[in-house]
Order: sequence, then C-alpha cells, then structure tokens
Amino acid sequence: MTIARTPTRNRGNRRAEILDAAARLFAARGFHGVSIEDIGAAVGVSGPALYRHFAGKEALLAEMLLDVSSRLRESAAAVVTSVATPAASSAETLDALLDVQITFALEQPALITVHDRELGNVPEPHRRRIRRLQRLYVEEWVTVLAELHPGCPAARLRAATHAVFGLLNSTPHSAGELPARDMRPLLRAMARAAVDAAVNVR
Amino acid sequence: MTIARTPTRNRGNRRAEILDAAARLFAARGFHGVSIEDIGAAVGVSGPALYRHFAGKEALLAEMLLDVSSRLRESAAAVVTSVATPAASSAETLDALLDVQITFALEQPALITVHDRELGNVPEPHRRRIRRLQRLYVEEWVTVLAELHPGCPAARLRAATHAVFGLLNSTPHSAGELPARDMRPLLRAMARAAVDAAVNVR
DNA sequence: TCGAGATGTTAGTCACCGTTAACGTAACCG
DNA sequence: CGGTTACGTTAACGGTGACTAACATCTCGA
Repeated sequence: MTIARTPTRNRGNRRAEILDAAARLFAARGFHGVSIEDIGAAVGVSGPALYRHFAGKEALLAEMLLDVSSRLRESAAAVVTSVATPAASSAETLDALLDVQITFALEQPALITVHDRELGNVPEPHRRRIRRLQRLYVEEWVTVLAELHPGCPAARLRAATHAVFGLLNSTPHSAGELPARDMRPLLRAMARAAVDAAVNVR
Repeated sequence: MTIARTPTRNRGNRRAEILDAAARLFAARGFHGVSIEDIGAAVGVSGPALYRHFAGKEALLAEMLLDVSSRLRESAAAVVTSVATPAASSAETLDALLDVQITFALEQPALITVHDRELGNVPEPHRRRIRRLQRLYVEEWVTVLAELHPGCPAARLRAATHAVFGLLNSTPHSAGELPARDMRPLLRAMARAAVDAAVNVR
C-alpha cells in the first residue's frame, strides 16, 4: 500500500525531515541538550540511522545554519537588486528588507532561534562561511540605511540593525500571544519606527 | 600574608564569584555546553568544590535565574510605585521602566542572555516561581502601557513588550559595535519609538 | 588546645552520548 | 535472477560529565 518513490526523492525528504525536527529540538533545548537519539525519535527512526544522511551532529548543524544564512542573504540581495531600481526609494527597499526578515521570523521561528544562538557549535571549516554570509546580510541592511541617512555613522547603523533583528527575532519567544495575522503589521510598524528613531538620535 | 576574613564573608564572595563566572559561561556556550569542571576552573578551584556552595548544576542555574527575575521585578515595582505619583505621567513611568531594562541589559549582558534562554533547564520546584516573577515583570509594563493607551488590546501590549525586550536584550550579541555611552541613548530612542508605534498601529 | 565547621583536594562511580560495526531488507537494474 | 544501493536495525566502544566518597587543611570559638 506504500506508494513507490524514487530513492532520491525519499532521501531528500528524509534529510529535510531530519533538519526540520533537529531545528525545533535545538531551538527548544540547545544543541548540547539534544541527543542524536532524540532527533531520530522525532522523525520515527532511532539513533544511528541519522549517519546515513549526515556525517555527524555538528555536520547536521552546519548544514542547517549554512542553509539559513544563504537563504537570508539571497533574499536580501534579490530585494536590493530588484526592488531598488532608480525609481524606487530607499525607504521602499528597507520595507522590503523588513518583510523578508519578518516573514522568516514568523514562518521559521525555530531556524531563526538556532541561527543566532548556535554558531559557536559549528566546527571551523564551515563556521567562517556562515559568519561571512551573516555579515553580508547585515551589510545589505547597512547599505540601504546609509542611503536613507547619509550623515549617520556606520557603527550606529550596524548597531541599529542588530537591535531590529533582536526585536523581530523575539517573536518565537512570545509566540501565541497574538495571531500571526496581527503580529506581522505590529512587527512591521515597531521595526520601522525603531529604525527611523535610530538614524535620528540627537 | 593572606588577609583573614570571616568564613561567612568568604562564603558569600565565593558564591557570588561562582554565579558570575557561571553566568558568563552559560551565556557563551549554553547550559549543557558548560561542565562543572569549567565553572570551577573559571574561579580558580577545580571541579567538585562547587558542591560546597550549591546543591548541583541545576540548583546553581535556578538560583541565578531566581535572583535575576527578582531583581528585575523589584526594580520595576519600585519604579511604578515611586515614580508613578499622581503628578507623574505614565509616559515618564514608561521611560523609567525602559531605563531599568536598558541598564540591566548593558551592565549584565550575560545574565540577561541566560535569563531568557535557559529557563527550560530549571527543575520544576523553582521553574514555576521564576515564571511567576517574569510574568509579574511583564505585567508591570503592560499596566503602564495600558494607562498610556486605554484603547489598545492587552494581547497587543504584551506582544509589544516582548518585542521591546528582544530589541533591548539583543545588545549582548552586538556588543562592541558601539560604546555603551552611545548605546544607551540609541536603545532608549529605538525602544521608545517602537512602543509608540505599537500602540498606534492601524 | 582542641574539636568543629568551612572549604578544598583527588579518586572513583555511573549514566549518557556520539560514533562505529555488523548485520538485515527491500527496491531497482543489469 | 543476482548484485548493488539505500536505508534501517541492534550491539558495542570510548569519552565525558555530574555527582559522591574519603581525606586534608585552615580558622575559630569554647
């Protein structure tokens, strides 16, 4: 009664399934608080089966964070190069960036959480690449903010960007307070106001 | 050549020293990423010496989080009952609350980080008490915000409060970007603007 | 002075965890 | 068919880590 699937198809699904379950577990209990056995159990296989799909626990985390930071960075790059036509204002580009981050935070809360907590557990070959992608992502924001307010020192723009990420990424912790339908405009308004205030201090 | 101290004095100092070191380590590597041996080494004693001061690793964490949430809740309560005289506006009370949280986030970044990440590792007798204190703290904020904007639904105020905490607590992660002297007014301005935006959505 | 308490130490013990080994099974492909 | 490949399983191994036991030292008060 099972539907036949190509091995490749199965493999990809299983990998994705594992990454998804692991993300949720890591977000809830931390990397070291989750065992290989836990992750296996969460997808219905048990323990060492994971080694058919990943080289190890750290490799699993590395792939997860690499995927997240790539997607964020790509989305931001796409926004900047497509929305930011000469006609579009920097303000509109910023709104588009905000939407990218808000969508991500609301739809993938576990991934966002792991993304900014567990980089320290990624071994060095991949760690640098992830750092690089994260930095590029931040720089997209800083560039747009700098266009929007040329007089503002870059250090303050960077700090403001991190603060806005903190605001938006706090969603996972306050989940359930408000339906996502209301959360999105709320976050957008708060983040927008915070950014405006940041470039206008003093 | 060693200066004589009362045992009680020594004990208190050592306990505080351990809590401080543990907070930094937990913030950096997560509760399960830090060993008893690590904590001991950080204060110059080694391993099981900690059991002279704490019942165990979880008890240490419990005391740490209990202390943090008590202090936050007390500071907030003090602000509300002393600043919020009939003469003072709710806006001024809110600014005072903001200052409490900003000071805490800037001066005790490790504690703040552990405070909103590691509650899940506290065993049940104390977990409830910490949760209760955290909830009371949030409610102080919500009450002040509600006075400030009576029409706004409480759920949105709560969500906004959590978002502001996220903004302010992100400081530890962007540490070094900006000197604390500049960080404080920046955070104050951003948080103030975010709050105002939250109660005025739509 | 001497016994008690506070505070260390080192040497175990025991559980858990990441990883590997050895082995089974079902599907696909020549 | 028969063999390779994908994907599981259980059993073991080695390391680590929380916690305990047994033992030292130092200070202080009676």
